[in-house]
Amino acid sequence: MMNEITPTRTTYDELAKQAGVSKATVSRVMNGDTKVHPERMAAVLAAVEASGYKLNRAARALSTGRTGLIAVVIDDDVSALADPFWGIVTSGISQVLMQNELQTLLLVAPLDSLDGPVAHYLERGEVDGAIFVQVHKDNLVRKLHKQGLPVVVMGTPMSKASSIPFADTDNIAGGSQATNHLFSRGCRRVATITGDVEASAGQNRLQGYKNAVTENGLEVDKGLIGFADWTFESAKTVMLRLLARHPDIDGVFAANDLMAIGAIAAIEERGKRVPDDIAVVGFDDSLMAQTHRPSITTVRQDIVGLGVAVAETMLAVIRGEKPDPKMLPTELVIRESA
Amino acid sequence: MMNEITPTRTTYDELAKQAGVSKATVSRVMNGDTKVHPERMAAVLAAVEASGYKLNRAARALSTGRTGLIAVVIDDDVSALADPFWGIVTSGISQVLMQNELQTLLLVAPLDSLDGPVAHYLERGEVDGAIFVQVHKDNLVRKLHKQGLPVVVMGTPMSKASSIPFADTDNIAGGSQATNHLFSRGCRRVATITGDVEASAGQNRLQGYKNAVTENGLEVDKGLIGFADWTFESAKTVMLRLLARHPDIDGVFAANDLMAIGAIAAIEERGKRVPDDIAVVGFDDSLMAQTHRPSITTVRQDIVGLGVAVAETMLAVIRGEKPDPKMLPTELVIRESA
DNA sequence: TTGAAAGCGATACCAA
DNA sequence: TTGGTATCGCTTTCAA
Repeated sequence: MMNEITPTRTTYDELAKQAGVSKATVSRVMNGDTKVHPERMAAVLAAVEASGYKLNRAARALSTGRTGLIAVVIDDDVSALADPFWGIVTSGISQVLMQNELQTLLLVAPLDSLDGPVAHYLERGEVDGAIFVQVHKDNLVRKLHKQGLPVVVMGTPMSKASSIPFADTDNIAGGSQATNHLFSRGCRRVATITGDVEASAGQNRLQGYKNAVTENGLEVDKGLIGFADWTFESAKTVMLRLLARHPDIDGVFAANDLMAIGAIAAIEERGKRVPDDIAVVGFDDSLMAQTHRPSITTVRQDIVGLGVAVAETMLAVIRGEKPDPKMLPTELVIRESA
Repeated sequence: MMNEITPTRTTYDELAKQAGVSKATVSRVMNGDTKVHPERMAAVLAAVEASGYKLNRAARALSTGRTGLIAVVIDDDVSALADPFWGIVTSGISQVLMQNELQTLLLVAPLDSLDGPVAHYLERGEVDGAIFVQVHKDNLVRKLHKQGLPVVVMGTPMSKASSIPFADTDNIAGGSQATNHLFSRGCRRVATITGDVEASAGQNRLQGYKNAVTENGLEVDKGLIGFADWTFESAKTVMLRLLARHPDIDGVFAANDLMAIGAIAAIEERGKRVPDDIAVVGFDDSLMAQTHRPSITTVRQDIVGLGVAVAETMLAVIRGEKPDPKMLPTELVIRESA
């Protein structure tokens, strides 16, 4: 019926005995209560030291209702983590949480229903907060938020008015940077290949493209927008179609690096050259952007920083604050493809 | 002092009242005890349904000493997760655990010391088990194992005799496959670029290379072994050095795809062609292997499967079994580079 | 500032 | 098979 790891676990009772104080005082010391007599405090600390005491978190959780756990929820199936983005973000989050004595509980599952297993788990109060990265439909997020669970979203909520705290890369600005770079190197017919526009990142990068087009005194031509889904294959297919319909395209902004590479594959398959005939810009500055030939001009985002920002937002929410959204800047990295 | 998510949480007491039975019976029903009268059982279940009851895991944890949490420990700093491998493995693990009502606690930190924060955390009994992926020094693992914490290692323990359960890709066989492929396509001077040989994967892939060399009736030439560390840059540097000393190299087995790409960069920089002058084989079958030009001939490993195997091994250990090590087969994927 | 004692919500023993 | 009850280890009133 008890924990088997240590044959006999030290408890407050024993510490109290050893230090000659009460359990209550031990608790006070353990929780940094300053109103404890220094000598008694020292005695308790000595007892802790001597016994190698380890706090039992389950007991504390039962008593306080707080678990010390923050869920990181990835709304997707297993394949999601194939994109290193999630791993990097998650470790950024984990790092910050750990420094604040919180642990990262990883939940990878499609959030389809309002009462799937993940939803139930989160509603049970088994975590002190939930960070959602990659949200498709945010009804679960809203529900939990309404129920009072501290919730933070990575990405920009689609429903503007929502009061749910979030942090995000400034994808709109990033999309503009990429597109403007193409214009400034002389492109006139600039197409874009979007990511999943159901996700805020996909939508906003597209918005950035549109903004840049109009800023350059042109009209947004819907024919130049190819909708894809972040994958190499989808981008290649879409690019082939764009080329067939608009042979005069001379620049492409792909919403991530993998799709930029897919676009390049299509372009070269049609016998054109990158960047001479068509310049291509990606997004992410992934490893692939560096190793591909031609290397990819791309928009770098600070992924670890994003994780950190999201985690810090969570900490603020837990402290009861109402943190402002954080937007992280992007940076254009010029290489060979544009 | 209480959980704030639901204003008033339903407890066994209330369920008992509603169902007209005792707390003890409620507990029995909740834990699937079959020796409960069907009618009472139905009554309890009805009460659960009606009240939207949610089990309080902290209370159970305090009472049973089990937390329902399994730690996945990645012995590295934040950058580790930049390699999608870890993310994929982790989600494979997470998937299996979730199906067994266990949650994944992610711990990303250098395991340098025997009493760093991670070590303390694990020793506290805050998890029911720990899965170590990527272990550099296994003294912490051994210590925890000795203390009775269920422990599983992903990878092959360096110290053979250890009784710690593990699962791994058969890296030795994979290394041989890659190397044999080079020989069978006519290469005579086959070099290798290793990963971190402090890690079992790096060591074993090298071993596979050596085995293949001798199987082909040749002597292992130490001059043909370039030690690198999984990165593009390290591989490129090492490859340049190998080429300078051994201009007759006509085949290279790189211990991962990224290094294969680094090697190709070096080879092409020296004005040679892949695969015509020098054939290159990688390992992992990552996205990059598919998108790179030339596309990379590589050894595919089942990464999700590895996560699943590791998680299932953990489940067995928790059940008190002594599971045999699992070795997952690899598969050669032939593309353009060799 | 300190201590005694009553919870927190489940489990599991012991009787019946 | 069932119920009563002690118990897990910590927190937090309430009095002193």
